[in-house]
Amino acid sequence: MENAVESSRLDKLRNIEKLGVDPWGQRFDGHMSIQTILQLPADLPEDQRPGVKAAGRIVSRRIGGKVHWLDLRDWSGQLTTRKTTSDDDKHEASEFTDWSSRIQIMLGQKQIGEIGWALAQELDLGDLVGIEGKFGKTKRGEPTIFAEKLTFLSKSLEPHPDKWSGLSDMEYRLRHRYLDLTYNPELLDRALKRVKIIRTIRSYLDGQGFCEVETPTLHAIAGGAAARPFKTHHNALDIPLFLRIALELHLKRLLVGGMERVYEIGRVFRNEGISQKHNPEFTMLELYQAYGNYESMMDLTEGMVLAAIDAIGGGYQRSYGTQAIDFSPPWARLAYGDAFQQHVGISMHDEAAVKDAAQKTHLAIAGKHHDVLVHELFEHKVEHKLTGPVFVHDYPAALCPLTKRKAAMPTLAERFELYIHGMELANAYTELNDPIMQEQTFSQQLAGLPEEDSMAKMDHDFIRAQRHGMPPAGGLGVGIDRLVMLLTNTQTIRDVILFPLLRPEK
RNA sequence: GCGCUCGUAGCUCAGCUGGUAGAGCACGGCACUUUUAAUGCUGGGGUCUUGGGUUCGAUUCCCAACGAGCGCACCA
Repeated sequence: MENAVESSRLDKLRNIEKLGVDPWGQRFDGHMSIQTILQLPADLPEDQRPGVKAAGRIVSRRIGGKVHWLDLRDWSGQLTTRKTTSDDDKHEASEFTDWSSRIQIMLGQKQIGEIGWALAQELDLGDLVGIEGKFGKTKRGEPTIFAEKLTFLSKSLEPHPDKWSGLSDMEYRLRHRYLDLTYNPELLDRALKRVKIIRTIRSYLDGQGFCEVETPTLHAIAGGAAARPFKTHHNALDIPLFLRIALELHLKRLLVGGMERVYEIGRVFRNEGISQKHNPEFTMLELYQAYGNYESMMDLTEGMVLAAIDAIGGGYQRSYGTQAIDFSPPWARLAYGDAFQQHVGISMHDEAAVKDAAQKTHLAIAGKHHDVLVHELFEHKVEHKLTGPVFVHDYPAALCPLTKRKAAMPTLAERFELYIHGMELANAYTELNDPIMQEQTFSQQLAGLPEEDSMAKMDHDFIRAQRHGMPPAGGLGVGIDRLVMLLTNTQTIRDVILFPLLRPEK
């Protein structure tokens, strides 16, 4: 399907070829970043102007008879902080770093040469070009490269978005992420902050003596979490396989193997709904520390997140949407039972009262385990009030088949979740390392739950590993995407994942 | 999975209780060597997401499908 814009661009492509010029460009060495050029002295007399060489995308164009003005963009910015000009009233404007730089180019018929001038006639918005010339200011005071040579680096055959309105249609943005990155600078800023956050987590953990490992993505049994897996098939072995839903069970095998501090940052896959907080594939950090427990994990989590905040800047007082979140340490620690008592008004151990409250909240109660009801109430009445950051610890034991029980109170498990802005950001246990008990919890399905929805999936291979002696350990899981959302004030997971899942077109 | 809303030019958007569509930018032509949302004149560009229905007539009303956004549910 060709429209007028596209056919005109194809014509121009042919014209460039006729001039003997490669419209797709070649290696282009020795150019300077636009940011560097903009810092050169611009007020020198004409005969002393420094020679410069730049490369980038044409994002704006103003054409006179014998002079063309271009705006050239590259990604060398990061010196300027801007405010979003969001038309969305729900969220406050937030600051972001503009990683792009723009510089004006003057192409004059006399100065650019015959072929250069012919090429200039074939330029379109979106083309990539290299410019060599002198840097100075125009009469109006605009920093400008006065071009002496124009090098074609790549033709754009598709029209680019409106230079003033840019891109706003969400679907269009997601299906043309490359344009979104070019024309919505906040997105690029988030993507680069994400890189920084992950890099910081790695160096923080490495500094604590952890080592990063890679474990299989294809699992025979998708365990370690309660989620439906994606199913696939291996042809040569003719066996069904699942994409992993967690990293847990392989990392714990490494504990048995004597790797005392391990972590993995990797993709996991859950065949469930899509929402602003859920993408079918997302990035998890899991780590295990031999001879630690869930309290060691609290300290570690706090230190790691604070290091990430230090890396991207902006301080410990941060905003998320219209809400303020104070990350200043130490973060609150709140027992699950206390949080429950406080917001539901009854004891989580009072079975009759829990049943009663569940009924009043219109929860289906038939055949459900007491702990399941407790947690459903927790999710309805407590979770959204946990602005945090707060470590909620000591969970109902039946919900935690991979967790060690509290010695003094075996109905509770040594587990915490870190809540920030009502979101579960991290989940940690004192790991269950008793293989006999592990076998029991794997085989005890909670009433009313299909096995595929259960965290308790029997995995004999894992139990056999544990039977060889797994050290007592603390373990932690962190949803990296949600962490990036919180730290970059992003309301939807689709804006911290560069290519979130979409239904294919047509 | 359920509910609400949306789908009009390459992009951003108008389009009144139903009479087969407009603007800005982008694109083509003419003029201009100091413009910067350049300007002036001018031209081309649309299966109004798709398929049915109601109607003399549907972009508009109804039904369905497809795609998307938001909310709810699921995610023990």
